[in-house]
Amino acid sequence: MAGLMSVAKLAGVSRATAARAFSAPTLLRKDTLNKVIAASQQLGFRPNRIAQQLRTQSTHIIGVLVPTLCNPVFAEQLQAMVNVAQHHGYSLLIAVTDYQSQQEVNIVEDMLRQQVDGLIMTVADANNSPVLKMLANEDIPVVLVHNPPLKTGISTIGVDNYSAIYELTHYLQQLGHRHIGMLTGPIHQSDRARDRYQGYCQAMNHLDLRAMPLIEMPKHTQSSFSVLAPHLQGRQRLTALICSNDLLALSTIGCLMRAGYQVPQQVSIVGFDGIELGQDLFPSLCSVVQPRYELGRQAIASLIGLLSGQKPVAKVLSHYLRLGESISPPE
Amino acid sequence: MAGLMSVAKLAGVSRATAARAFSAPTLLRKDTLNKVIAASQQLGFRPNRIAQQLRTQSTHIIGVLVPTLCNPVFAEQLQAMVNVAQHHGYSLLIAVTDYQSQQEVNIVEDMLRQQVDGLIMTVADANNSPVLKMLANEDIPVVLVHNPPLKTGISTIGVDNYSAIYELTHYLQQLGHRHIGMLTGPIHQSDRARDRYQGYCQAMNHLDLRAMPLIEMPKHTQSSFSVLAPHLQGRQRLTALICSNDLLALSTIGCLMRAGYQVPQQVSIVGFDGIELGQDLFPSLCSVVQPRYELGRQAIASLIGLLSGQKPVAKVLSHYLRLGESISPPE
DNA sequence: TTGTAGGCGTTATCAG
DNA sequence: CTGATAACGCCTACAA
Repeated sequence: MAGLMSVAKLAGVSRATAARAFSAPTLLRKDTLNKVIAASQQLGFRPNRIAQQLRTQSTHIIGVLVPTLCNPVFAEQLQAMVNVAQHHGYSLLIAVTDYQSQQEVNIVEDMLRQQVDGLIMTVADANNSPVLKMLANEDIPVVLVHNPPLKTGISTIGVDNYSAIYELTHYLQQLGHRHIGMLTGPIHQSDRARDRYQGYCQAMNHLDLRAMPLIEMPKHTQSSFSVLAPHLQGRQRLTALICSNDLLALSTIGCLMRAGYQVPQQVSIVGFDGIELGQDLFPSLCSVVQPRYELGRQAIASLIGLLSGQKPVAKVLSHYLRLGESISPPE
Repeated sequence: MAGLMSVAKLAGVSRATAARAFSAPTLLRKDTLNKVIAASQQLGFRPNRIAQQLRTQSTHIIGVLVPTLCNPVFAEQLQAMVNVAQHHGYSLLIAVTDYQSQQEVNIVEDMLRQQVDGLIMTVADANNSPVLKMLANEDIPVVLVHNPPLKTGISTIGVDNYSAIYELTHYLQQLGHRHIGMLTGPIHQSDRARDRYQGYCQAMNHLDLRAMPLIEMPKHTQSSFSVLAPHLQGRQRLTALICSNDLLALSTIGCLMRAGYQVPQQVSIVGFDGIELGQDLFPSLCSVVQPRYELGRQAIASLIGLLSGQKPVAKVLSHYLRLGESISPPE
């Protein structure tokens, strides 16, 4: 053999004893332990985790799939996951899906081959997802982040998107707004964007206001003035716009101001996610804050829970509305 | 045995033959190949990469260390790495260092145990880095991203920070600015922020302007008005501010506008990195653009080059100045 | 407390 | 073309 064998020889013990110095130090007599440690340092020995993983059938590696890293929501949340995982002795294998379901399947297949202990992911549409269908046949712990709770026994974690926008719409109404619109990226790619739009529609109905058709931008995070313009003219022009994420909201503010509109005097803008940056800009962005760190932390915690035999759970984290200079009563 | 063994039995062949169906399909007779394939599908067989890795002594996993994921520069670059790596059949193990050198050492130690094929990282100060010292004793391919080229035989990749700011300073002077200042986060944590400041100082000297002392913010990505204010008053007040990264620049613009300053009329602001978002805001951010995608792509390419026996190289990628509404001639 | 020995799931070298 | 068989580096009963 090798590795451990050489330190064993140098320490004058058997391979098994040398191994125990690492896996179960307490079983060794103090001086034999020291001899092994000394030998291993002298040789610059480094345990081979691949071998350990093969032997123990457990990798302590978690596979993480995010839609993109270009949106700070996911990047910040991933940062939390990386930190927390490391703290628990887990490493993360990362992949980006761009919401492509075929990609999701390929990546997960590869991660399964790599024997990851579990998976954390955000899928486009959890109720119609090839990768979830495929995972139903495997028995590997899975935690879905951001996706709404499911019937199936999969753990989910995220905020209540419906209520968040429902409440927000009420708030805007109280501020005095009557003509409120909602802006998203390609809607079919996101089950939670749909939930948010539902929340908006319901609230508008309950408030006896007219729910407007969704304003759908070609990109998730970039606004186009030509799409916007028609909605800001005439008697029924919108005085408040709810954007389905912060980048879209910021881009919208940029478009409008560049075109000579005043934000918030002529149009109030609200985002979703609560990314850090939003607070530092002027006007500061009013946004529904998702607890990104907590989201990452608890996703890891949930997965580790599953790994130690706990049952799947659907956690709903609380959101809140961060006020900002991008909203005001209508003129 | 297991796995392969079961499909071998079902297919009525030996384990070796079953294995060859995956590793060297051409060696098999067509019908035996089909039998094996059929059997493996029926059993939902999935090759165990851990075992392969142990056997072949190669993981096709690259370890990546970034300072933080909360700055879109690193997130966007990582996204590129993930995509490109996957395309080449590599997976990425990710860790965040927060510029803590002890963290760097711990993480790298762990990745070495995991037998990563190579490492890609950005360290705080490459000329005085514990982790690089430790890696000098190992022979594992390493690529440094953003850090300036080194004497030692380590591959590096990044833009020429010195020249970028040197040129930028000249540009601002041509615009008419005479009182130009520079803003950074904690300077000791970044060898490239130092390079940039050098570029600024040299340029000011060559232009017969007075190089101002660095304005150092407590945080890397957030500006404080009280630190800023003194520099914007009096006869010698600054009319242009160079910020060492885009988030800091955006935050600075926010601070100033909130305090009633006009950007760019009273103060021009320039950032560094060229993050996407900067273009969509108003005023749009003038910034020195780093080719983030290319940086990620070539980092992976360099590492794979090293893996296949190429010599280390120091690549310098080209930057350019993206103009924007955040600058103008001084009043 | 320490040693012996077998196996985790592959690949790869030999024969047949 | 296919079948035995020995590693890869470590863990872990079981025995001493």
